Amino acid sequence: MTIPRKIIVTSALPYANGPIHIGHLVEYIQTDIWVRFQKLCGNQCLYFCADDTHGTPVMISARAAGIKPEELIERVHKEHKTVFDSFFVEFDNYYTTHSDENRQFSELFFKRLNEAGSIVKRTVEQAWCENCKMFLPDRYIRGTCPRCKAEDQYGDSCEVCGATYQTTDLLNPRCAACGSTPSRRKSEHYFFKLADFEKQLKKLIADEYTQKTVANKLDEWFKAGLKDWDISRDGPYFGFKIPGEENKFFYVWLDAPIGYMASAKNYCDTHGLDFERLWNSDEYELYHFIGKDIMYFHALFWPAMLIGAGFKTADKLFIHGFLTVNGEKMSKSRGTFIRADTWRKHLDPETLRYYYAGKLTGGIEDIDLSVDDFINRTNSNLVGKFANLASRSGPMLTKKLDSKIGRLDEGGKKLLNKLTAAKTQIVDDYENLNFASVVRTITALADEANRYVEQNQPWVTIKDDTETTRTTLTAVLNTVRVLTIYLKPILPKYAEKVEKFLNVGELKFEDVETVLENHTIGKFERLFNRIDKKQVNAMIEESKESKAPQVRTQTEPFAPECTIDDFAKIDMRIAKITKAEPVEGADKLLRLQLDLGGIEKNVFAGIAQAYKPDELVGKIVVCAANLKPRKMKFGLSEGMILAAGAGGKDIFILTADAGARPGQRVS
RNA sequence: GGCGGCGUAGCUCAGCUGGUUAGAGCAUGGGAUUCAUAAGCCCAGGGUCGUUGGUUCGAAUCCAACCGCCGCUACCA
Repeated sequence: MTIPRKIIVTSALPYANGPIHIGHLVEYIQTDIWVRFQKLCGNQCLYFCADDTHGTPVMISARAAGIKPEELIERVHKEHKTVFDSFFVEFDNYYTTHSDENRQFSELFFKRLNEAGSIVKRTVEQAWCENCKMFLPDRYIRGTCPRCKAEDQYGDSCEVCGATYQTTDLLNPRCAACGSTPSRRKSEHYFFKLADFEKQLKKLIADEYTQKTVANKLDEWFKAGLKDWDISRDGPYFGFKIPGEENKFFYVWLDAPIGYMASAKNYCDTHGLDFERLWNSDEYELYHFIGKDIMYFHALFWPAMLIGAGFKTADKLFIHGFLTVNGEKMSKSRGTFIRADTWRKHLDPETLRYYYAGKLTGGIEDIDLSVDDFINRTNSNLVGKFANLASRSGPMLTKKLDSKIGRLDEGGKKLLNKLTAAKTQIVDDYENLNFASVVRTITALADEANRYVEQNQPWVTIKDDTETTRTTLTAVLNTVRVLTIYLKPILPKYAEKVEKFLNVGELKFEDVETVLENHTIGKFERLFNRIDKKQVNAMIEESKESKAPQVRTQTEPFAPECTIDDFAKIDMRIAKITKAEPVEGADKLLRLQLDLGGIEKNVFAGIAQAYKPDELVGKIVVCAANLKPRKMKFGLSEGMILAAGAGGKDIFILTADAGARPGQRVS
């Protein structure tokens, strides 16, 4: 290992279909702490990430919002970046998978894998929605479970009885978007022959590519046999088109991990670095931080792709568990599905960083955010131990001793030695992602320092012995300095405040070895605020109100995109209702006579339960004027008037503002 | 169903390859202080280490079964 080390780090790419929540943040905070630690040690460490932008969900969401996917992902990208900034997650490059670099790499991977014979074509049969004009992934089909008859289940498995099945087995299948019954349609797909790489993958894992527990899990998958991986999707699909194909795209999971490289490449190009050296040589170490939910992709598919395409694989995967809140899965109804921006509105982001740090061990166990524990820990450690140490020493020195730090005596040196002696342990724990241990060590040292203050009673000595007091406070402020260095990867903002207050430059890990003597400090600034349970409750209350997005999903999804030409085919005109009468033998229909500027049309409208004939006469409405006339039981209907609503009494006719004249075209 | 992980004081967790009376932080009770964001310091109480067997001179630590919780079960992201 050369010194300084050169390290590339990635976090999993967040999906561009929704906001960042505190569960996501476990990973970004964990990674960021590690990256900051490396940088503070003087290593060159680059942290790359990006939005994962492709796939069906993004496409559907964009449709539902009535915008282009490109617009959606751009908006989400900004939101994500803002959140990361506010939590001090400092990427060297936060890019997007919808980039030229990523397209080029994706095509390169495909080409190389294809040439190496690692890709095969095979016909698969899938559900097709005629109305939405698209193939439906499992998640977009709903129906009745063939085993337990539970209704409204996904196309692959039942959430009630846990059965797994094919979408064809589902009773009453419906398209989740439009509700129509899907048909079956055959299509040719590309498959990546994962099994070809079994030997290399096994070797990789034997070489400690992952934690031990993960290796066990992977072993299970090896025993089950590695299967081919479907890497193409038929259009419409938001993603990269497969070269040489008209309507086939790379599956989002193919280009997502390639996004790590694209982000790195983009950084290299804008910073004058050689990508080939940075990404593909032994000069740089490479680590991926991921959650255990995407182990399969990062421990099997991704390294296999890299090997097959002639790239080096990562040195290690750092896998973490999920977040639970108060011991349970995050829940919208309980208000524990807390978005990052909501947290920030109510609480200091660094308190979350500190809490997570105190829980993270480098293992894959889930970590729990217990609200009471969180409040206690924040108040007791951040305020009671660290901030208190500074605030019981700094202001006294400023007020009574001209802000001047003096020299350490034997007692002070002994205390400081205790703190610096912990450096090896702390560095080791940081390196091994055992941040919980780091925090335990640091808090114990802070206890030590607080005890020192107690023993030397500067508030007593200040009365008649200023220089002894100065010596005591010198020691205490030096402990503040060292503790701050240790905490800096976890609490960057806090460290910045302390640096300002101590009137020193940017502290690094090696500064632990030196002491601050004969130095004038700056003005003390409040470092942390005590948390009141009310703040947390308010945050949870607000998170419960996340009914807004649910309303959005209740809105009927938009029909497939149409062009302005399609739209222009329908000739909509302003019409005046000149006559309205009930239709004998029909209780829903009214016969309307419309004036379209001199031209009369006879229209039957199914609005009898919502409107009385009398109240309609004279109304200015909108009429689809070129609709093919339809012969009905009661006569010929020559058009259609526009209305909204669910039907029955719930119908609302569209009218025009005053000034619109019969016959005018609506556009 | 199969597989994996977890189950240690009120809470959150540490306990590496088995070895004297099982640890930490927080919370709780008591005490002495008052520089400090009612923070800090000292002392104390509190656990049959999920259950039952087994291996061993000796197990929270290894093995088996069972109970409980969680997750994975690949073309969902």
